[in-house]
Amino acid sequence: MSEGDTRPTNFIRDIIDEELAAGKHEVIVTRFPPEPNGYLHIGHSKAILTNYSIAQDYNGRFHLRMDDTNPSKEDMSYVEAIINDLTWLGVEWGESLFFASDYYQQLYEWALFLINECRAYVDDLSLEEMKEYRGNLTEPGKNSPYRDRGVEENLDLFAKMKNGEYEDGAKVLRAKIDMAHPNLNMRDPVLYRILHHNHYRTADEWCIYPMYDFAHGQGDAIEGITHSICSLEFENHRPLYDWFIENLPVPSKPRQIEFSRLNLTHTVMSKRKLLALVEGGYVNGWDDPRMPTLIGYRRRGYTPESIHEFSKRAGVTKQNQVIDISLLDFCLRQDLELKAMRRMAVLDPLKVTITNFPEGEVEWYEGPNHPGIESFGTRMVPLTRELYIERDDFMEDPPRKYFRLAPGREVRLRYACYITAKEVVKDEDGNILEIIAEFDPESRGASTLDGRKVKGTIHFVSASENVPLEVRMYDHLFLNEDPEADGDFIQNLNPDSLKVITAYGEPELKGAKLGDPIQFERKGYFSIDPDSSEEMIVFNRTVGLRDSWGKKQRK
RNA sequence: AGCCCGAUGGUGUAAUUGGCAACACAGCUGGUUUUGGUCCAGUCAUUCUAGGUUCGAGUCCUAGUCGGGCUGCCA
Repeated sequence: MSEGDTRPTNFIRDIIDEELAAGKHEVIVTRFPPEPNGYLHIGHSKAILTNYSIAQDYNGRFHLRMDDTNPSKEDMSYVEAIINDLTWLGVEWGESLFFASDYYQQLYEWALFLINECRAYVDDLSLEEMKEYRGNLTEPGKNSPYRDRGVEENLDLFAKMKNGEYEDGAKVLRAKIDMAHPNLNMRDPVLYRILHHNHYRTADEWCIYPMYDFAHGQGDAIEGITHSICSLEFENHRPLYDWFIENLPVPSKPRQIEFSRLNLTHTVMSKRKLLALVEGGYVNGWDDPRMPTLIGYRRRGYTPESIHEFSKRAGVTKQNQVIDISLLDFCLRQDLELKAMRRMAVLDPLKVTITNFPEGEVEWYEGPNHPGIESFGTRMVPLTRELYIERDDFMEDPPRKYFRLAPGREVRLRYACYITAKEVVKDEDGNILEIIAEFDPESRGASTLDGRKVKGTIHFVSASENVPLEVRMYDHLFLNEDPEADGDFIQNLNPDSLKVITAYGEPELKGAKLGDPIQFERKGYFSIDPDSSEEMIVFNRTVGLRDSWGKKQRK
């Protein structure tokens, strides 16, 4: 990010500024608390980056904490995947990698504390009974018959829960708050449940596990988190978050602040829906370049910088935001424009023969690797008698303002020379097979002394001096801006979201490496896919170039 | 229906805290150009509604309307 970049201002930073002015904090500490049960997506990156950028800008600390309180869903492989994604994003947490499971003992002791304070009790109600007793949105709940057990009995029962004397679901530990509270989260929430399940870190050490609400805020307090920044759906949990902080002897008093999640047009974001895409075989796994997962974007050739910029531009508020995916495209192009080496590749080849060009000869022309950045250097591009141009760069009967090749018309072959179309070769069905052309020997180097204007410049690849490529062309996964506008998002899947084509690239492409951003001139930004092999280089289209001509044509 | 939250162009975010509604994306026009790219210029709003306070309201007050979240032993 450049030096001139201004720091974002938002309501959370305003709060921090006020608290800092009032001398409330010495350092600002934020955190990202994923549950290791799935892959991170672009929505998470907003949470990651707003937390991280605040820690950075205030010279504070950023913690990564695995919120692993549910052994039935979590797994070490997800921990590793999350760490990889954050590392790729360029986020650093130093020594501050924590696990909620590291706090199990402390949390257990705090549960005992609440029991001793008569603020927690063991409840024998079944799942169904608890639901009944809870009441609903409009009606208050009623007290469990087990609510008034004595401290000693509760201590004894809770110890037995911990010792594995009961089956899953037989009993829970609940906070004693208020069964008539208008906020359902305050109606004696469950603190601990019995789960005879091996935990990926603590193995069989525990058979009772704390609930999110009982673990999260206390974890924050243990780590000295000053601002526990999370998404809007936890808003109703804040009174409970605060209740624990007030009623437990915790070492610090973190503050939870909620902001709205990020949504993107033409995209689904929930873990459930993403999983349905993977399991239904609609995409080729979590790292499919069409997925909004970080692992998918990385494979597709997105840069971490573009995601930082996007996240910054999205902003932080409490309004429900649905951001136009074109903003992400913009951030990507803006970054790639400055980083990508320029190369030529023909994606939909049409053969051209230059009749006055000597057979079997190869002329090499020098072209800059970037039109505006000299330090990128140059590379040599071969011109031969037979070559390929893009099929839509020739029209037999061109409309107004078509600047490309047409019968009798002259265009510039980028970096090489001017050619004029002389003849069109067709098959019996009228399909164009080949263009017969002539070049102007005086135009070698792609300009002439007479200074005549050639409006069109097209790219080309030699028919003999080239490298074949497999190119995967991606489009929106969903047709509608809102994939669920007409109901089921699966019905809205774009059947053309992936098109695999065979293309020809200039020889220099043989040297391309995984991760190199490349622009196929006039076509878009591309990057090598890990599926590439000795036999075939595979490219993903990261994003197309802006295309004002194509846009005009489609109308 | 109860509780909580939100409402500024097509989209997202601003507005010195009561003083000419700004920036960006998208769209549209034009200019430059060996990428129909990049770059540059122009254009695009009765601040959800109705009342009120005030010299002056996006901002304050009142009443409504619309949208989102919450009834897991998930996070």
